Amino acid sequence: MAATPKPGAAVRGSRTGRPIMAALDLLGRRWALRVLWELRHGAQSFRALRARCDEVSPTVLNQRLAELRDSGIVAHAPGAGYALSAEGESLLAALAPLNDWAARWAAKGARKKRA
Amino acid sequence: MAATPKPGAAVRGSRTGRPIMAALDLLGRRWALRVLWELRHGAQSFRALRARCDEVSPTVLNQRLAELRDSGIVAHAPGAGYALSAEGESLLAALAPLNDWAARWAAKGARKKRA
DNA sequence: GCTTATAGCTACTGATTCAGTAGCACAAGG
DNA sequence: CCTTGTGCTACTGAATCAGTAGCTATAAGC
Repeated sequence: MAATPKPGAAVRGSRTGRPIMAALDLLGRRWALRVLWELRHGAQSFRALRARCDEVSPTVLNQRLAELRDSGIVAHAPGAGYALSAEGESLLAALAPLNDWAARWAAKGARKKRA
Repeated sequence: MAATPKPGAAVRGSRTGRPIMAALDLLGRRWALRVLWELRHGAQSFRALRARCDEVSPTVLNQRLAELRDSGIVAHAPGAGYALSAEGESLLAALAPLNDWAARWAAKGARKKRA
């Protein structure tokens, strides 16, 4: 299993250590952003989170949660389940412009009707 | 091979069709963002681009370029090589806040020195 | 104590995706 | 013809993901 991407170190897809590369490696892994997204609803248990994520396989969910915890983006309070840390909240905020871009992109794509 | 993620359709990691999910599927694929990033230097040939990307395997580079072209983010002018479209430029701009977040994240990680 | 239920997680198998190397077809220059 | 450069494909093996089953632990009910 690949190491949790860490700014300053080489990651999958780049050896420059640029923080953005580490972030993209971390967030680009399957379900990573989705988990983040679903956690905006507040703290929830492993199983509840899994249910929100289309019953993703626990293998992957556990892996993503471990990475996100390791990166200080998600916290696990025993009994209360998983929740975003302050860092996680600011990450969600930083993703907003990408969300906006995606919306504009979707609108254009609908007009062009690619393929 | 998986289809190019398209807003409005189910993608890897989500079936909601939310544009952000399609964008993340597209950009989360290995080397996708890196290619975008390296294209900010201006138009360049397939091989030049490949050299900038740590000699990524042409299989993957070609696949990512096809997806990005298919999504209207990258354009290929015969003779001039590959370049960002207007859409691609705005995507780069939308990624700036994530870049900032990553920088702050890296700074915190350095302080905490995880692991 | 025994059953039932929930939570968190691990094991195992098979599919998808990525990585790495080689090499093709085409065109320009000499 | 021979070399150089470009865009790309084929093929093989490795990493990652997906899907199902089930284990351990804690707590409630009886």
